[in-house]
Amino acid sequence: LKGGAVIEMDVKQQGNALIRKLQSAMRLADEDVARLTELCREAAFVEGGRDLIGEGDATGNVHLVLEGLACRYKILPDGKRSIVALLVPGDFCDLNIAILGRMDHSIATMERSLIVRIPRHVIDNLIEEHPRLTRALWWCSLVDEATLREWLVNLGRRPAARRMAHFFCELYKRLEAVGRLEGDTYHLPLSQGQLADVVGMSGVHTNRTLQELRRKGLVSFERNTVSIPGFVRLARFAEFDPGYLHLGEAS
Amino acid sequence: LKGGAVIEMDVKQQGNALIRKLQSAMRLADEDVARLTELCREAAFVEGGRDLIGEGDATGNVHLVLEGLACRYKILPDGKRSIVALLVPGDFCDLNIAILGRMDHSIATMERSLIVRIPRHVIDNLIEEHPRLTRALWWCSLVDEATLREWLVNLGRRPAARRMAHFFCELYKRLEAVGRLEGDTYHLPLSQGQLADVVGMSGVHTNRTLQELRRKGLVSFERNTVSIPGFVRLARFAEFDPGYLHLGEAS
DNA sequence: CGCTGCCTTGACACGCCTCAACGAGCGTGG
DNA sequence: CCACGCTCGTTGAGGCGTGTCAAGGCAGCG
Repeated sequence: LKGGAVIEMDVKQQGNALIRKLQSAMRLADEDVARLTELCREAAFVEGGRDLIGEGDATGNVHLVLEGLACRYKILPDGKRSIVALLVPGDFCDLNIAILGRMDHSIATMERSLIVRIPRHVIDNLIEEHPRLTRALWWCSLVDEATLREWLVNLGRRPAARRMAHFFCELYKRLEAVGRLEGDTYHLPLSQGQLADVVGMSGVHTNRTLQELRRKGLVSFERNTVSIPGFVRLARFAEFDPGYLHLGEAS
Repeated sequence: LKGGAVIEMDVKQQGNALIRKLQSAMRLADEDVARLTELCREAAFVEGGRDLIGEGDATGNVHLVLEGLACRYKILPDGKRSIVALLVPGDFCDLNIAILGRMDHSIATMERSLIVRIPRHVIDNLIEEHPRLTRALWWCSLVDEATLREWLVNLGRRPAARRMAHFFCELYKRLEAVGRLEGDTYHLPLSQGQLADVVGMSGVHTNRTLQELRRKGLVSFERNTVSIPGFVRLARFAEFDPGYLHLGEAS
């Protein structure tokens, strides 16, 4: 009774996440919006903590997050884990696989998420027939790339507190762009250990850094909720410049 | 007398770098090869240490390295610099700008380099009319993205010596793919300070790490030349797995 | 009720950074 | 031709930022 209707609602709201992100940066023709909506029709829920696709896989499906949270990650020989991207609603998981043919990393859900599975041939057809949409998808992967560059700078050249603050700022802006902010707060279903793998520090030091940021009144992260009392202040502390996200500008 | 002929030779050899890279991963139709060769016709030398394009620029030209070396970099407010990518022959500098519209980082040459400048409208036209080539260019930017992910893991989870060794391995494989290796040696026009900005360490520690790697007989870097007496041994030490470069496989 | 994650705290070690000084190579100008 | 100044590589000393190890508390859950 309830399940079906809720899913329908979410899907509807969802077509939004991707389209909304794209529209914040470019104008989309009505028929393109329709085509994107059509793409998102077959969505399904996936439990948290499941692998959507693993390193080495070569199956042809492309995944898109409509609701929830997922991450890209790699595991090192010594068992250390590195989370190299967070995927929020509107983000493609693996456009890679449609073009590169094989995954060089894995993707897992962090919580129960609504995921679209797009057959590879649909993407192939899209590239063949719809240059405007191809461009839009390419835009998505270039924004991902820009985000990676910023993470690299973050990891290489910023001290722990600033690095973590920068991460919270980025997520704030990305969630804002797809309407997933709740006031000055957002939902982030990560343990401290997982957060550690995102910002490249040990679990212990992640804990201490979080305390430091809370003590300074910049940001708090408790019970899977991030609270940012003053975004501008946090952004200044983090030296955060949202330009690399390419949101809210004309193409 | 000599200059012109040399340039001609290089350009010819050059069309190679991009095409060779692509062909290592996919089959190209003859007409696509011809089109790519045509793209590379107007190449020019640029001195070392020059910015090809700066952060915030929105001019429409896309650059391609045919010969030489360039890098992507960002400067932080406190003056620290982070080099987020090295561009070897066959690499595009800023496909970004054709799709995203604005640069979120800068690009500079590291030595005298042969650079192709492709007007934006040529790229636009290509996306509109030639899906196979569009796919090839997209492939390039996805490989760049995969490389960034690996750099992120490198920076976040590997100790200094292994990190640097991993970097030398990557460059070895990339240069091999475009035929720029000289035996077990390759040319790398970087100062230790610039190398430090690549691997995210201080100049002093870069120096000490280089000494350690040399002492162990794994790799040496002197007078702009990297020598790798045994690649397999170095790769094992670095935990290097070239899969993420997506060279030498079928698409 | 006892398990099992997860968060938290303390103590300690070490990797890496910073500051500082010196030497080698090299182009420049006297 | 040599003196100078520059950049770059090298080395030493000292400090601090983070990692590691270990133990205890708390909540959720079977």
